[in-house]
Amino acid sequence: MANRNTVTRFAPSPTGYMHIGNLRTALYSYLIARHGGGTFILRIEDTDRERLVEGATDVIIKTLADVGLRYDEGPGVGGEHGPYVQSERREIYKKYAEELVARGAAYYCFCTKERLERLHEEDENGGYDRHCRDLSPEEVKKNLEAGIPYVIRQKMPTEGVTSYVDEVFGEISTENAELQDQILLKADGYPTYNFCHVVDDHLMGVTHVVRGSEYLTSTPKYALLYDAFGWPRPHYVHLPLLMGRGEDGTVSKLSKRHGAVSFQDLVAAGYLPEAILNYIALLGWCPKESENEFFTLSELEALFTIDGVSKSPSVFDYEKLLWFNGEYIRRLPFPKFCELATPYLPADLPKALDKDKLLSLLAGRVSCFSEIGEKVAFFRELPAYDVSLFPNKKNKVTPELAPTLLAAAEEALSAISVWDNDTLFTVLSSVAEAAGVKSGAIFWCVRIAVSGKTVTPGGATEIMEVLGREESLARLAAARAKF
RNA sequence: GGCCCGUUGGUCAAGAGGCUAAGACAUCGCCCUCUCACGGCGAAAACAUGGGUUCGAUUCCCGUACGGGUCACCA
Repeated sequence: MANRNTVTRFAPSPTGYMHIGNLRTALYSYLIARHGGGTFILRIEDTDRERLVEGATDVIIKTLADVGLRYDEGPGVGGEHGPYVQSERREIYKKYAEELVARGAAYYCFCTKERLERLHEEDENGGYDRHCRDLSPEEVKKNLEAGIPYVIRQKMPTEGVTSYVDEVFGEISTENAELQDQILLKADGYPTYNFCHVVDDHLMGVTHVVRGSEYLTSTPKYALLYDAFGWPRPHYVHLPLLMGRGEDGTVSKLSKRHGAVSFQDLVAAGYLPEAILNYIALLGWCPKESENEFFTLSELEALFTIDGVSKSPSVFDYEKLLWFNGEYIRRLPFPKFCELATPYLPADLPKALDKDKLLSLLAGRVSCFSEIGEKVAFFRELPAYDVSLFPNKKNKVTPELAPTLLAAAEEALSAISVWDNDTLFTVLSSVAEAAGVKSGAIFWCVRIAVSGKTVTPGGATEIMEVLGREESLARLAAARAKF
């Protein structure tokens, strides 16, 4: 049973997809909780009403389920600190915002958006001029009664320094003069992230706030909020960002222009959830024993500690993900491989074709399921190819030798009726012997003849076995006719 | 631009004052092999820079450069 000594949360806003950087944050947050036998909470931060996306929460829940990140409290599973969707907690935020005003740590602001825009035009780096900070209680009361729209702003100290200790980055200090009187409660009555996450984290008993390092510099403002309420500050765990490399070689926050960056895009592209999870676990964290790179979720739960988290951002490397994926695919039990690979086979493969044998050739040669279509295309239809493919130095095949070998192979193969790999191998080997060439020479020519390619999933005889007698012989004859 | 953070091979990274500076991906070579892949062996490849501190700095401190983040009624 989960304890509450360590309580973490994953608090995404429902955008409609799960960014891989977000997924890693969820993973680390989960691992920190689980490592201590603690509680992991899912909370949906949907306070931006203009960016609401239908069904987005389901995507988040499904993704977490797909990778095995089970949460103890949250939408769908409940808990004692709910509701876990911020839009359902509006009265709570309003109450606490007003309490902050009463405590003198926040104030009503009646400035219009037009005024703020004008301010920004006059001085781009100026920020809000605190126009309403010192309104008299009478003025506030009058405006409120007149129904003038308002926001509630946090009253920042104007001098001194605020600092906190981050578990990854160490002490972070900020001059209070740098801090803006940020908005806590918007005019539409919804709170801003800056406010509600603090209220929720406190109310939900979150002990470790785990999030991306883009929050590193705004955290002093949040710490001040805890102080104003008289609440104990949580531990902060900021994570290094995940970067992508652009075509021009520059790196920046991983985004769509870097390729598939959402979990579901990656899965759709043929990556296994376990491989994705394993790979991203290692982006920004390294176990004490750093030789092994393969970890299951439960192994990670046992191993993960915050001091293994790195400070510097890491570049997402699709090559290495592909390698991990290949490793995971190769470790799949064959039936499982078939189940996952079959949807990627072209729908219009010849009926006679032995799909099981084809899949057995593919298993072990596939790093990503999306490669399958291209790899097996020649089974469906022989691609156009040129006789210049035949000459090959390593196998000692000359332009003159090729047609001779093809003719010999065709003759020998049309004489047999048993059509399995062993028989084909034996027959072709003896053809090679009779012709006085190394066996590689004949296999090389036959492979090209039946596939139109020099690189195929499986050897020449394996391909022919799958292709079947009739089609194989037809392709052999066609090849011979090219000369 | 102000503020904050970071900087070990192309990439992920170990290292936590004294090491021939791990390992993995990618690259290249050799072997295995009916091609490719897998597997095995091997090669090339790094402590951004200038000052300190120290008997000794990749490791500690300061500056510089470069990179990133952040400055919303978005989260």
